[in-house]
Amino acid sequence: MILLTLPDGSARRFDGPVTGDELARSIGPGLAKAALAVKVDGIMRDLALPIERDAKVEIVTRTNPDALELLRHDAAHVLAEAVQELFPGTQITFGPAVDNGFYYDFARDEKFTPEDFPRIEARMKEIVDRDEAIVRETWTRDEAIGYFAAKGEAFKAEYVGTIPEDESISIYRQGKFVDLCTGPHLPSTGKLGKAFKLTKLAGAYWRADARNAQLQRIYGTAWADDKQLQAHLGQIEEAERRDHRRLGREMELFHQQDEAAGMVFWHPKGWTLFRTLEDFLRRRLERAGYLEVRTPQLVDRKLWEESGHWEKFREHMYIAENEAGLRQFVADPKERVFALKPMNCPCHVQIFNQGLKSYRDLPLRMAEFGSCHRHEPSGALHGIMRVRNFIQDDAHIFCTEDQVTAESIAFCELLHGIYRDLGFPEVAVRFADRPPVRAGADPVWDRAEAALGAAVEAAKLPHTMAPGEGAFYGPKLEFHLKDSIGRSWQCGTLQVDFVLPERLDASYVGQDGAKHRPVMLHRAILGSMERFIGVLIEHHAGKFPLWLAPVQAVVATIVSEADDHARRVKGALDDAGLRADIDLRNEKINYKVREHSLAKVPALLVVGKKEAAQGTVALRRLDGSDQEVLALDEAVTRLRNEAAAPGAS
RNA sequence: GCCGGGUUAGCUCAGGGGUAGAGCAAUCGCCUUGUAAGCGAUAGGUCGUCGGUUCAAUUCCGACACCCGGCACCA
Repeated sequence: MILLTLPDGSARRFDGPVTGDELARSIGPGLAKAALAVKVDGIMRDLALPIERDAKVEIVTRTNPDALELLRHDAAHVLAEAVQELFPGTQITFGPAVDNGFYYDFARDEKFTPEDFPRIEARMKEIVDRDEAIVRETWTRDEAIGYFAAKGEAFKAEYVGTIPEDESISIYRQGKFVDLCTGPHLPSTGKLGKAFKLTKLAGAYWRADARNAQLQRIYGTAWADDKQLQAHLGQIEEAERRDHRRLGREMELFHQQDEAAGMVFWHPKGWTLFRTLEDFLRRRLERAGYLEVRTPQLVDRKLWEESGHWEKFREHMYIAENEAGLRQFVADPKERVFALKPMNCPCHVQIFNQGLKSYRDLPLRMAEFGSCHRHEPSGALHGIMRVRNFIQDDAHIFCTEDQVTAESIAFCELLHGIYRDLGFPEVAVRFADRPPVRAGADPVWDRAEAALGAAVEAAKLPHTMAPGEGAFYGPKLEFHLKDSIGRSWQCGTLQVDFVLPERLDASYVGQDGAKHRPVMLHRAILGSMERFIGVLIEHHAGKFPLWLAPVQAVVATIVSEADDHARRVKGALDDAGLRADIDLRNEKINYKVREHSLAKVPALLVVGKKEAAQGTVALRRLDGSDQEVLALDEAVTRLRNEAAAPGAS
């Protein structure tokens, strides 16, 4: 006797094991037709598999959000089937569901091109129309190796070889297509529907390792229905419209050029934005008890050797030296040479090491808007989001081991407050623990992970684990914020470091009069200023809140008779500390409104004959709402109040 | 760094072995204008760089640089 409980709380009894399909049919023929899979105690399973125990069950139909992963995974299989039919000799490898879609990695000597997509999509739709049954089979490992090897599927055979011998292997078959897969899958290809589209072609390494063969990856997006697909394609267009590289140019914020690949030329408006953000942050840091410092760009290799960077990150560092020095270095690499700093921490330890520190000096919070250079691989560069020279909102907290938890909690509060004020209320936290290659002994890592773990518990932060993703010197928290169109960006970080103070011999005199090692907390909130500004641009689609906008207001005249009044208005805005421009050009007001709207100026103060006569302004906001005529003083006061940085009062 | 695609006017893009095209922007002139594009004229290019094939290359081939999409990387 088996008791199955449905989501509405009702229960059904069966005499023996029952498949998801049978369960659905027992509820109703409509549901049976719509059923894609069944969730048994929260785990998605094939409809055809028998349910053998009492369980909470739910029939999954395509309206269920969880169905998407299933559809996408099947879309990947249908893609592989179509490709093997159209391009015989192509080897299959892996093809999972991913965010918004799926991909499949193929091995084939000839190259796919995007021109192949329409043909492949057409064949995929044919396979959907064929409505091939998708059947799960269980094979032994050796059967699977034999089958794939005989078929010339070297990658599959190799993979199956890595599975433990005694494990049985599930195989899914649809038509003539056979793939190794844990499932679950749809009952037949017809259930996939046709709301999918192939999107991208890319190289990808076999088993994600750059030392392995490179495969050809075809990406696609798949949805429950055409409406969802169209909505997604619209979202992609929206993301393109928000692209910070496009808006950066259009809004005259910055540019980049070949002669300084991966670096940023900040234009006056972009630099205004940069400084506004920096000043906002600086005030917050001061209030939170940080002391700002400034350290050299160019530091002797000796320091990087002591810190461990030279050994570990040498190839990402820029060497800089005058010619004589470089000649010496080339002749004898042991010669003295300078390197541009890739991080600020070793320099901060140098400041800490000046003079004797007492336990009374701790915690010592040392902040720097530090310019760092890192030679990022050429393929990694992306606008101002991933650059080779960037400014970190960096700080290091030197503290005792006992203070780690309290300092971590205080940092998390500071960070969340700043994100909130910058318009990012949603933050996800990841705990990254020890990586395979690391500095420091395991007992040290045990203590560091325990301390950070205690902090994250005490701060009551929901978080997920990221095993093996910590920094080489210590575990870290990563803070990911969600933007206005749902994308996630890693910005903040908090890292516990017992290693660097040791390597650079930092110490303080404790209450007991003996020398002790401080712990270092490395922390950043925005991460890279450049990257964060990129995120801000895309988050706001360039329409910054008044306090951040590089040009906050433009005074625009309708007729030249209003020029004098316009100059008075501009003067009043200047006096109020607002960043204002004036537009006296001989153009129609329609033209001016359009131009400043496209430039995303938040406030437009229009003045014509009437306003000049009455000493008023017509205030027009960027979104076109609340157009109103106000006394000059009132308009200025309103804008000034709104332009204050969040939390400034 | 790897795979694929790309680089033509300030921007968006068309073209194509025989002296290079559009729209927008720019400049000049007319228009004094009421909340998202007034009208007219003018100017603007080593077709990414270097090399090869050719009577002739911006066009075909190769190398390099950079950009785009992924992958790998991200202290």
